Amino acid sequence: MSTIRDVARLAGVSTATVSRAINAPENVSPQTRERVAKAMQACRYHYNALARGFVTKQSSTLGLIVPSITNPIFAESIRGVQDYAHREGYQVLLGDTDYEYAKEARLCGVLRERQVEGLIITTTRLNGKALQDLLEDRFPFVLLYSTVRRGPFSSVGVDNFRGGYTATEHLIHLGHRRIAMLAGGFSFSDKSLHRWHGYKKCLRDHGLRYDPALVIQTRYTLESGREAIKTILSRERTPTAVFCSNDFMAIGAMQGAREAGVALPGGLSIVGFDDMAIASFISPSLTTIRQPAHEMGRRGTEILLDRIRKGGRKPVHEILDTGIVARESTAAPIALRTEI
Amino acid sequence: MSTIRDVARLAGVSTATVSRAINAPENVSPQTRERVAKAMQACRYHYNALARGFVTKQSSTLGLIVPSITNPIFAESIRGVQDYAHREGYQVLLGDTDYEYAKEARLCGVLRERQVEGLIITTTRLNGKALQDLLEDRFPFVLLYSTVRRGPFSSVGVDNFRGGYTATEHLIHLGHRRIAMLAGGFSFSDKSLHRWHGYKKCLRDHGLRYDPALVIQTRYTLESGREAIKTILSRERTPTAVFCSNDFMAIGAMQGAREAGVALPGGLSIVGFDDMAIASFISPSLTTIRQPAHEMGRRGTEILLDRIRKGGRKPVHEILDTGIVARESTAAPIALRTEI
DNA sequence: TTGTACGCGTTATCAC
DNA sequence: GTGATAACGCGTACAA
Repeated sequence: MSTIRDVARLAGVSTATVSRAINAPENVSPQTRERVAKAMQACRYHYNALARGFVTKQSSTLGLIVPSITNPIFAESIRGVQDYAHREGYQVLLGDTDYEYAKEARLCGVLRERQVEGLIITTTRLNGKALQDLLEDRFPFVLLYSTVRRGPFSSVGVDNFRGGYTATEHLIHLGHRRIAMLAGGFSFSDKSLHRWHGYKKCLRDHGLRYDPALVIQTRYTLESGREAIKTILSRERTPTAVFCSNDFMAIGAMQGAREAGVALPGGLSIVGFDDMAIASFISPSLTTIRQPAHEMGRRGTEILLDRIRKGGRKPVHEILDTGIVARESTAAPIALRTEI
Repeated sequence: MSTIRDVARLAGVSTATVSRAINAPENVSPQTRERVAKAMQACRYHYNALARGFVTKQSSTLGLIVPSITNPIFAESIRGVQDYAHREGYQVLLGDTDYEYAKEARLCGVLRERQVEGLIITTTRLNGKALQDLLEDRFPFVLLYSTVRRGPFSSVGVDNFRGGYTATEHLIHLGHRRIAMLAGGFSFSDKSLHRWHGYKKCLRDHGLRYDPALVIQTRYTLESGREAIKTILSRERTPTAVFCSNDFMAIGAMQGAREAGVALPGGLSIVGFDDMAIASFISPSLTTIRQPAHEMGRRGTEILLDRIRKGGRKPVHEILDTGIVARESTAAPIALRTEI
């Protein structure tokens, strides 16, 4: 690979002039500019952005850590991050944690060694050492999807408590009294914990008893949703509705219910969380809590870049709007309907 | 940020020793090793992998270019790439093309400036200048998802012709005679073109006339699938089955058919392509051609890394197995069934 | 407008 | 086992 030195020699100018011709052409006379351009072609010269970063001390790279890229909701966020980052001349180093804190911590380290200028994290452990270290080193980072409203971490998230509350309320208004919840494990998802709190609070506000037998903590996958709902449906007093901590679980629960011979939505109403694109394309279409995934990624990147460029220590907390999208997977429970 | 120089000064050793303590501890005496470790802690020293790459001339970074990260099939491939790459000490710089060649070409340039050691590309233009340039510069890269069996490009793909043929044959065996196809635009997807050839050939082999009015080229999205099938269903002689170039289109077509009042699968059998995870969780579950997406990414990375490390110019072509997964979205056409 | 010379953080080479 | 030092490719004072 040729370097600016080769180009300089060939064009009969100094390396400084070549550098200028690339980064500030207006400071180079048209003739030399032309000569340099020709020489670059002749050398098949390729600019080395890493070398530049080495001297300017800017890697122009961001690190992005998500639980699982195969979940479309995170894929959307990634696009939000990339769209903004690319526009600002940044590239993105991406890593998955599979909801495992160990992987998250390892990734933080690896990406920092790679000199990313900042980190965007959907964390699995809000009070882990990984984030604490970043803070102590004053390393710029911002959290996604969290409900944090204060504290030292910058974050862009949604009100997960409210989301859980709204989902449950929707079911109660439809006439449901026994409402189950498939929750993401609290050990790796504070989001799920907050949604569960919202669910519990809503039950209480409406004079309904909270029944732990109706709540299962499990993984955020299609398979888990299917198995969990079967477990619940096989117990004594079955629910007429279920609130799921994400759309994968909800779609899994749909399938599980079908396999258990339960009619949808008559036999079981299902609410998801995320509103991934496919939710409106399945049958019955999925009632769910919408999250602005793309916007979350975009806005998080904006905040991070701001912090990187302008400095400053004051954490930013931003809560984006969610809302319920009522579709076909929820309806009044059968008992109630037949009374009409 | 402190450097090995700071550490060296603090530990009272040379930078060379610090470097050795990090990269080859066995060549450093236990005592000095200990002193260096202490000094690193005191400095809050963080290793700079970029600086190392600068001197070793290895970025330990790969570039990955996909059409759309929000398609789970590509997300799976990305995981395949990352899983292998990370294990080998490589990080991955990721970019989306949205099936636009201009973005693909731009990404090739940007990533090369970032000194990625190789590129993994799901291309939108097999004979474009972007790939040609890579070849002329002898820059290591490998294609994913392509059907190329020879030529100068290394690739890991599937037999798209065969996939299209198999899908069509499955429908014919069920008794279908009028089979439509929703194809990804040939201008940005050679894969789709090959699948279409397979579809046509299968029709011919079974004595069925190819009807251009039954083929629509469109985008690889849920919305496109829905609209396209509605267009086809609104025409005079409607098909009893449709083969879709990916699962998004197929699921979109399902929804479009439902909205058009067509029963599934009785009124319309649907075959997809990809077998994304959700395909077996919807109702009716989707008959589709399975692609080993994760394996494709993994294997492509393996080939690329091999090329990077061992050198060599001979292109590798690998075709992975596909296969049809028959589920509920396909059945005998109604006319035929009533004859029974 | 152009050139010279230095520095960025690390590794590799060669002495000792 | 350890140290001194020259690279790596580029940007940037500063001088011309």
